[in-house]
Amino acid sequence: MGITKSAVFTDEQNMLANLFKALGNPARLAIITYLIKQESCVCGDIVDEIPLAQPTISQHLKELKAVGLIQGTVSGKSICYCINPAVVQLVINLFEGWNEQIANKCCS
Amino acid sequence: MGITKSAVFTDEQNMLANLFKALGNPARLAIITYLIKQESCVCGDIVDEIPLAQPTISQHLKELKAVGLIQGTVSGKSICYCINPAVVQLVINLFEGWNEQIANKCCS
DNA sequence: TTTATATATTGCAATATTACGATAATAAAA
DNA sequence: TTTTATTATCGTAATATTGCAATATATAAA
Repeated sequence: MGITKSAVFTDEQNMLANLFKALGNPARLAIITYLIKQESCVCGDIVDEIPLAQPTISQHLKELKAVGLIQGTVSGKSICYCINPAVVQLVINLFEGWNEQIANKCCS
Repeated sequence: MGITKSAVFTDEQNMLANLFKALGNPARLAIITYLIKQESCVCGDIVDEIPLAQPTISQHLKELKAVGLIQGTVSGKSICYCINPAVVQLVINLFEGWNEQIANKCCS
């Protein structure tokens, strides 16, 4: 249906699903990769780096902000974006937990 | 357009986007969580664990298999599924790399 | 205040995703 | 072979996502 039955899952499952959904697009991954490889926060030049129209980039940035992956602060005429380290750590913790549970099982 | 412009991104970005897209659904996260918390590979009872119809679960399993997150082997009348540890490790490595690059920046 | 620059919002068309009923395929058991 | 149990596929309806042009908003400079 294009409609996910969120109600039958836990809040945590829905929260994580939204986080991964935000990561599940090459444009948004490209934005994050670009933000990470820069020395500091990035002001304004994201649109020049990714071959998509400005409204499209703006929409992707909004989605990344909505799940807390990036933060944006106004700086003069432009807006500075950077990664939220806490969310990166959250994903690491999740997968490390999975990794430990996977160890010593049939497929390992 | 509902159509992602994959051609303008790298193969790696598209591959990772597909991986995260597969994780970006609470039903598929629930399947993975269930597979992980079991002692060994799971044969057949996934449909009983998640409140979605059998064809829906089957389709989600197919998508998880397509990105390599799970493996399925035939075992009699049913099929045994388990997590692919290599993909879990791949995500850990990606995020650990991000984490290192994020350190000592403005937002850290 | 007017102008220029940067980002956000709106509206829309094209396509993708989600879910399920019906049904097919597969494999063991009777 | 027929039956039973398990999983996969097909077809379809409802909804979501992606991308962009047009336009609005916001902020600083002139």
